[in-house]
Amino acid sequence: MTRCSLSKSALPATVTENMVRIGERICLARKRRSISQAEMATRMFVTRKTLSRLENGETSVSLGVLLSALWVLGLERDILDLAAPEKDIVGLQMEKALLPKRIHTAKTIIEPDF
Amino acid sequence: MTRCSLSKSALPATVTENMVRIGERICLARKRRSISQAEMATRMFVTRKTLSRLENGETSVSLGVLLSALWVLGLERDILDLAAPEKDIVGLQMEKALLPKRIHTAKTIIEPDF
DNA sequence: GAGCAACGAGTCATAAAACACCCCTAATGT
DNA sequence: ACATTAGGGGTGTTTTATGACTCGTTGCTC
Repeated sequence: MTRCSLSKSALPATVTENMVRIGERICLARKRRSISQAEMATRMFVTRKTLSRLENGETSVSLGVLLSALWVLGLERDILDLAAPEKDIVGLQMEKALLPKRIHTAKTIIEPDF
Repeated sequence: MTRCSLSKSALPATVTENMVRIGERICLARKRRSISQAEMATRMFVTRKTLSRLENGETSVSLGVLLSALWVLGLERDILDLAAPEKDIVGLQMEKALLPKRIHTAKTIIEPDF
């Protein structure tokens, strides 16, 4: 995403939209906690401007900045919902589709290594 | 997060851990869908190496890359759970705490603007 | 309405993210 | 066993994110 970046031009609308949404949410969460940008940026170990860029939904901000923000806000738990394997319906189905249709009795027994 | 970055050195352990977790999940979701890094990177408009860095949990990867990945995987909906205002228990409580303890009858009536 | 803090935005310098190659090893399938 | 693909890791180059500083505006609070 840095650089002129292949994506920059071709980014689907939903990506930038989602980014704006995330920024707004972080901004809201911060205000609810009555913390200024300056204060929060300090706790995140970044500059106020970087936090500002995050809240403004710039896609070029690095992931560490987002995670730090969530951490400062006490919202890091929310990350556990991102691409959660057990909730990935499509993924689970496709995984199933990869399984062999019939199971042949193995000639050489595969043993777990322990 | 780019640069020597204030955070880089001081990042709390949970941040880097969460980043690793996200990377693993994206890797898993990709494999479930039987897509190679090369193929997925192309769809994301980034290089294979950048995707590799994301899957390896590097905090310096930009947010756009993550969002693009989720988009390609069809998991962009998961982002809606990030810092969701209605689920922010702490935030809602602190917001309440900001409300005045008593309501004085307004002398000048505040009207909604429409 | 005056003063002040918050915040967006601009500039400059610099470290580094992303690209574009490369090679190499280890799975994977035939 | 062999060919092929996947994916990690390295190098060099270009673009840019971040930090440090500043200015100007907005919007509180008194």
